[in-house]
Amino acid sequence: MSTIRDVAKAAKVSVATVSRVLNNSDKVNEETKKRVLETIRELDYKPNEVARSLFRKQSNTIALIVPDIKNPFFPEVARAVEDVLNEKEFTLILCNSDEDPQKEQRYLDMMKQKYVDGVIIVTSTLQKKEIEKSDIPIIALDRQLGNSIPSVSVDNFNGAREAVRHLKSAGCRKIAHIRGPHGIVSADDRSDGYLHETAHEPWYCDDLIVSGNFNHVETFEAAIELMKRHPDLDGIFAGNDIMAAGAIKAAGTFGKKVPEELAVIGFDGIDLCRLTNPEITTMAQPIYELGATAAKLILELIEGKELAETHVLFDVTFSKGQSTKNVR
Amino acid sequence: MSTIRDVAKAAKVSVATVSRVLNNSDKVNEETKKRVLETIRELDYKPNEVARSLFRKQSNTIALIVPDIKNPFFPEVARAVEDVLNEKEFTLILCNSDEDPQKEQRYLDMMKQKYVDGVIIVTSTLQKKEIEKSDIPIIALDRQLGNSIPSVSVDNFNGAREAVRHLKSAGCRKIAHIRGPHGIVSADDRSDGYLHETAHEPWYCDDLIVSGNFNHVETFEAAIELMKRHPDLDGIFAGNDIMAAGAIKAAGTFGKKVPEELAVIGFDGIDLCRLTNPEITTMAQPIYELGATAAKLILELIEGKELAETHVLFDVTFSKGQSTKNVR
DNA sequence: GTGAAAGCGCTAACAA
DNA sequence: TTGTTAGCGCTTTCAC
Repeated sequence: MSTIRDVAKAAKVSVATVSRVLNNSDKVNEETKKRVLETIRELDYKPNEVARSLFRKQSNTIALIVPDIKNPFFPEVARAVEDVLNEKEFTLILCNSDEDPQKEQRYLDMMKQKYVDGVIIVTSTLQKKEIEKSDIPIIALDRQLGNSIPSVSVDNFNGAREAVRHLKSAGCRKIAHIRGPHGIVSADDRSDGYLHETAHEPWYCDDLIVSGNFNHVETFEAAIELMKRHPDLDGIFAGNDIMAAGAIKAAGTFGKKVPEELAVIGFDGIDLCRLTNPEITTMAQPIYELGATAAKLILELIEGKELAETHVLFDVTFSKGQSTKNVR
Repeated sequence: MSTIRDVAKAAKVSVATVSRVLNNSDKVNEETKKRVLETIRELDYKPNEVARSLFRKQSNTIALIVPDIKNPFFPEVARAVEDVLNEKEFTLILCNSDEDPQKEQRYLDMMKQKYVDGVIIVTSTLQKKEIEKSDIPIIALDRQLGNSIPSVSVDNFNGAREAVRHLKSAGCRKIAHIRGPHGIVSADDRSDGYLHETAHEPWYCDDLIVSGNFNHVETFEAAIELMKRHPDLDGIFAGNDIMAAGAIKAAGTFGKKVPEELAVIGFDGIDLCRLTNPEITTMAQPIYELGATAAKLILELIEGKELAETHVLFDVTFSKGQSTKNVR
């Protein structure tokens, strides 16, 4: 690969001049500029981005740290982020943290060493302090992270409330909740939303909330247990779509018809919802938009702009499938 | 952030010495080494990876170029790759090509400019020539790419044959194929496998092969059409699991029971298969292993090793769900 | 408008 | 064993 020196030599100018046309500085004669451009093409010269990074102390790269890219929510986020970055000639580094604070911290350190310009992180575990001292632009995605760190997330609490209200208006008289892991803010908020709509109901009791841990295997067990304990159960609000799918399968196994005998509603709006039979009714997040917005914000932060809005909160929207009955 | 100079000054040694302990060269006194290590800790010094990259002409980074990370097959691949890289302190750059040769070429160029050490690519469109001239270690994943480029893939042809044979032995008497896009090697190979097992059958005719384009919407339409045209159809081999899910939904809509009246088998073995009702019978690829193997190979290539095997071919394994009947 | 030269932070000769 | 220095490829003062 040819360097800026080669171009300079071939074009009979100094490297400074080549650099100037590269960064299209105005102070360069049209004639020489043309000549330089010409030799650049001839030599198929591409500037060395690493050398540039070293000088500029930035790399046109941002990192996306997610718990696990296998969770179907995140690929769509990653896609959105990458699309936005790609337009600006930025590159995306992907990291899986497994919700492990140590891994998160390690990644954060690595990114700083590589002059990564900013990071978008999905975390509940990392301490705000750690992040704040890491002097690199950060956006919290999907889950807020204290007040000082800009975030992009959805209104989980009200989304959950709407889910429960839908079940009620579709005729459910006893509604359970299969929740995600404790300590994950979004799971906690959805659980709180459920409680807000049910705690005062005469039929409500604590063991209507069970843990499905955001996966379908544990959910299956939990749902079976739930149906055994509460033969009159006719509605389930699952904390995400994967768990909704698990609950629907459990209903099938247990012998309850969905949605006639048991209505199930999920949360997230991942593609899965339209692939199952029955399709899953869910509270859909604008997943792509979440990722795209986070990417735009981080780019603004990198450019040194003030954010117009430091905590962007999207609404979730009701998305009807066949796992709940129609509202009369 | 402190630099190697700061450490040198504070430890009262030269930068060379600091560099030596950093790269644990042996030629350094135990005493001074201890002292340097000490000040490194005190200053919380982390070497600047960009400067290192500039010198070494490598970045401890590899790129994974996939058509679209939203396709559920790829997150698992990406996870595997990242796991392997992470162990070696390598970083993963993720790129979405949309099967567009121009984007692929652009990414390849960008990666070279960033001293990315190697790339793992999933492509059918990129010309071998383009890749060969790009003097950067490359592994073709999921689809072979001529003989000169090392690859990691599965035996699609025989996997497809096995899928069809399973349908036959489960009692199917007329089997259709919903295929992936033409020009994508894996889709073509699976289609060939289907043909190999069916073309000689008395019931075979060309319009038993329809295109589902690897997505469930087109598949749904195609499957409905198929069932209309062939009322006696009792088996479908779908080119991937998404399409299998689409076919199963179509069967439900059309009023055919799965698997009693129509058996459906997919290909890939993504998580989706265990989330649907009925669960999808499929020919499962060792997805994680594919990614992990590709990552290991690219690392070997980067280290300058000869590959023991340039074309790694995994078998797919039959994974029983409920979308096909049991074999008597 | 153009060039010479310093320097981004690091590594690796080459000396001492 | 340790230090001095050139240089990785680029950008940007500062002169001219």
